[in-house]
Amino acid sequence: MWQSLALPQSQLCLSAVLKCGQSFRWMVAGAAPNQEYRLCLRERVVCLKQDPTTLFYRTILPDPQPSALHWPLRDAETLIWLNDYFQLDVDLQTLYSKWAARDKVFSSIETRFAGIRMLRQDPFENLISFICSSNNNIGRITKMVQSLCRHYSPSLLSLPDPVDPLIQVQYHPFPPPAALAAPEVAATLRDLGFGYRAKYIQRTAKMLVDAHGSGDLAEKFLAGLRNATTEDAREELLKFVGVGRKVADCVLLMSLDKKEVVPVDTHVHQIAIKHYGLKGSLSSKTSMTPKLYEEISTRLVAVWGDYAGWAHSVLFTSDLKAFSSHGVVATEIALPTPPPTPSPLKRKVPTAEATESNVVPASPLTERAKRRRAA
DNA sequence: GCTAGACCCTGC
DNA sequence: CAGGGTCTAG
Repeated sequence: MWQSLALPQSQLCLSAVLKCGQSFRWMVAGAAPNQEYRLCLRERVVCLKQDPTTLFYRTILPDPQPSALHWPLRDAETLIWLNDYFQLDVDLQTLYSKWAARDKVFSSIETRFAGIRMLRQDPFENLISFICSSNNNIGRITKMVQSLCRHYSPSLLSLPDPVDPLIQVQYHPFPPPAALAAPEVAATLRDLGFGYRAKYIQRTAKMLVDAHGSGDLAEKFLAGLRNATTEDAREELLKFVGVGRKVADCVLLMSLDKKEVVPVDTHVHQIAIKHYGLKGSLSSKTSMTPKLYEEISTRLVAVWGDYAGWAHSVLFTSDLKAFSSHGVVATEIALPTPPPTPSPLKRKVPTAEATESNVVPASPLTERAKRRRAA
């Protein structure tokens, strides 16, 4: 049943990575120390748990169960998925060392927050989840995403709750774009408590379906952005509704392989002010202008290097309390390379118009869309 | 281009 | 009254 994979917690800490606001769909089962995590994929549920040296995984499939002979294959598929999802070919120890060498703030928390790595998520799920994240908290985002799955994706299978085996828990995959594109979805989501984000989700799903059909081409398109440059992929994401710079950057980092991207939210802003000498106030909220966003993001990339987005995730997950409780004083960081930022680099004007594969037809451009296209 | 307000809902 | 922002109007 359970398979094992040698993997120290310094390479992956499930409790820190799975419930810190990267993915909002992992179910936690069991008590604190040795708990189990479950995620429902399109055709299987993946279960995980770990001890200090080993990652344990098992696959659960809907009925009818495959014959005993097929289980090794199913587990092999799950292992392939694990390597991809957790990006296990990336050595986290090496990255931590590099960040620590470049950054005093980082070196002071290095050992206390090991095993925090970037997941490689499904782009559509990632996009919709982070449209939900605007002006919101992790608890509610989690409820919203689960509600979305419950209402718009049929249950794949059900399992007894490990805590109370008398209760059956349903496992739903994340719904595809076509399931969310119908106009009435907006009203339903609003009733479900999504607030003003309801229409963003429906409209974004509809844009994808209109442009790529109701098959899996829409998801293929999003996944295809992994091969685009960061700038081009960001430009595509910003065309969707409810997607601003921060949400776009989260998707770039968490599902489109743009490891250097540092999303800037209020929390990161506070970290930047407190520990990296960025301007702003710790008490009063200074508004996040596009210019300030760019400054913060660029600065942090200069500090952390090409895996800056991953480093950002470690600090974000660590939480500010960890810093203050250990007397790490805010200091100016000696930058390895003083951010030369030679005044706004001449942004290359998009010479080629949108290509066949990425153009979103119909739906007259809103003022905002025109603006964004022009930029 | 850049700055305010509004926006759904929940927890402190 | 702010929370992992974005949209729309001036």
